[in-house]
Amino acid sequence: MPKKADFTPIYAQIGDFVRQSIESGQYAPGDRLPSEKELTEQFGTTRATVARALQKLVYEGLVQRRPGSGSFVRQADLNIPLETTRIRSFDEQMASSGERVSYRLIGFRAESCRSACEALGLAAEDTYLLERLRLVNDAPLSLERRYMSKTIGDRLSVRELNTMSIHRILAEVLQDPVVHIHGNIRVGSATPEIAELLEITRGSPLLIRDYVLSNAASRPLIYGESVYKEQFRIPYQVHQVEGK
Amino acid sequence: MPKKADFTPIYAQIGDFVRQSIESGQYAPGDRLPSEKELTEQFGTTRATVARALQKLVYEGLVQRRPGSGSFVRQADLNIPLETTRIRSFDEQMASSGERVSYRLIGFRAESCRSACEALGLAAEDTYLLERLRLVNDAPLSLERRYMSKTIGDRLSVRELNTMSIHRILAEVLQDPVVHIHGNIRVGSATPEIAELLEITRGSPLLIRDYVLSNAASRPLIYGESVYKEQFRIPYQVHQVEGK
DNA sequence: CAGTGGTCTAGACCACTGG
DNA sequence: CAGTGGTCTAGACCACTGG
Repeated sequence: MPKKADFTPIYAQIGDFVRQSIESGQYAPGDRLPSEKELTEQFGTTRATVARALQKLVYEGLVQRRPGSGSFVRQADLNIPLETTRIRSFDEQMASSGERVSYRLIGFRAESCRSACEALGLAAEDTYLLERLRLVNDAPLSLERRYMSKTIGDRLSVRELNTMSIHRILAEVLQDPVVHIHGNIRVGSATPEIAELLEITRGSPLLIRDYVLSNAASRPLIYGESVYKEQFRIPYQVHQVEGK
Repeated sequence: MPKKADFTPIYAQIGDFVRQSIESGQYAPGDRLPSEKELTEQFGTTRATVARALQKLVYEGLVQRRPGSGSFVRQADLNIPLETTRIRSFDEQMASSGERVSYRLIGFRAESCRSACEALGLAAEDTYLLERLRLVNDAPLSLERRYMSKTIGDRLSVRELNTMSIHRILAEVLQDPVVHIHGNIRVGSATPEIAELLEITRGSPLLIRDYVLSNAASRPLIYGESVYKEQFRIPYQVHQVEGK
C-alpha cells in the first residue's frame, strides 16, 4: 500500500492542494487552514505525511504553524520570491559620486560590549574597540565602532586604521575577506558625545547600522555599529528573479 | 523514550552537527556526507529523524541529496545569481514572529507630490494618494503613503485597501506584480500630524523608506513612502557569491 | 548486487492553546 | 478539557546508483 503514487507523492499532492486553496483566495492571510487531522482523513493518509506537506509550505514561507492552535496562511507579500538584491556600500556610493572619503581615528583600545562578544563568540577581555569618524570632504558623516578579537587587532597598523575601510583591511591586510554580512538598520537619537563628534545638535535623529562581518567559513570577524547623520541615506534595489 | 530532548530536538542536533562539520571545513563542497544509516547509528535514532534533519539542510540550501548515491555538500559555485542579498520585508518579518498585521485606512484621494509624479512619469492631476496606518497587534507601527495613477487607483476597492498590502493588490487584483524596487532608507523626525497618528511624541526619530515599485516591464506603478516608529528595524543580509 | 535516499504507515507521548 | 501541532519510534517497500 505504500506505493509510489501515480506521479506525485501524497505529501506533494496535499501541499499542492493547500497551496491552491490559498492562492485561489479561499483562505486569506491569517486564516486558519484545515488541521492535520482533517487533512489526514481527507487524503486517507497518516499524520506524518500531512505534517511533511505542511512543513514544506512552512519552508516555502506560505504557511505558519502554531502549536496548540493550528496552521495558518502566512501574512506575506514581498517575501518568497525576493531574490537578487543589492545594497550599495557606503564607499561604493561615495566613490561613484566623486566625494572624498577619509577617516579620523578616535580610539583603538581594549574594550568590549555584550552584543559584540556574543556575536564574535569571544570573552569580554579578548576584544578591541576601534572608533573612528568617517569624513566626506572633511565633514564628519558617521561614527564607526568596530569590535574585533585581539588576534585580529594586533595585526593592524595605525596607518591602515587611518586610511582604509574595514572591508579593505580584512581583504588586503589580513587576507580574509568578508563574504557574509548580517545586520540591522534602525534609528536612534544623538547622545551628547555623538552629537559633538558629528557636529550636530543633541537628540538629532540618526541612522544606525549594526552588523556582523564573516569570512567565507562563516566565522565572525568584526562586530560593527555605524551611526550616520541625518543626511545619509541608503539606496537599495530589489529585483525579483524567478518563480511566480 | 520518545521524550523531548533536553532542549533541542534530536533532528536539530543532527542538523547542527552536520552544519558544523561543513562549516568547519571538514567537508568541502561536493563532498559526500555520512549516510542516513550512519547518522542513525551515531545518534541512536531512526531514519525518519535523520531524514528530517537532512531535509532541513536541503531547504536551507546547504545540502543536496541524490537518491541511490548519498547526501552531499552543495556546490555553491555555479549559482551565480542565487542568493546574493536578501532584505526581509516588513510583513515577512512580522509573519515569522507570529505578529498580527492590519491596516487602518486614513485617506484615499486625488493628490500628488513632485517626487511621486516624477517617479511615475505622470502629471500632477493624474495621481491618487493612499494613506493608511499599518498596525501590529493593533498598535500603529508605520504610516504608509502610496501614490499611483488614477488608472490603477480606480480599480481598487475599499475592502482591498483595508486588508491587503500594495504588493498583494498589484499581484492579485491588478495581475501586475512588482518585480523591481528602487528605494532609499533614511531617518527623519515626527511632524505633529505623524506623531499623532503613530502615537508618539513630536520630533521622535523615524525610519523612512521611499521607493518606486515597477512591474516586469520596468514600468513604475507605485511611488511609496513609509515612515516607521523608532522600534522598527530592518534586518539585512549580504552574501558574496562569486569572485570578489 | 549492496547501499542510498524517497516515501509511507501506524502508532506514541508531549506541551501548548483556547474555550 | 478537547484539539492542535512537535517530535519520535520502528518498521516497510520502492527506484535508483554505482561498483
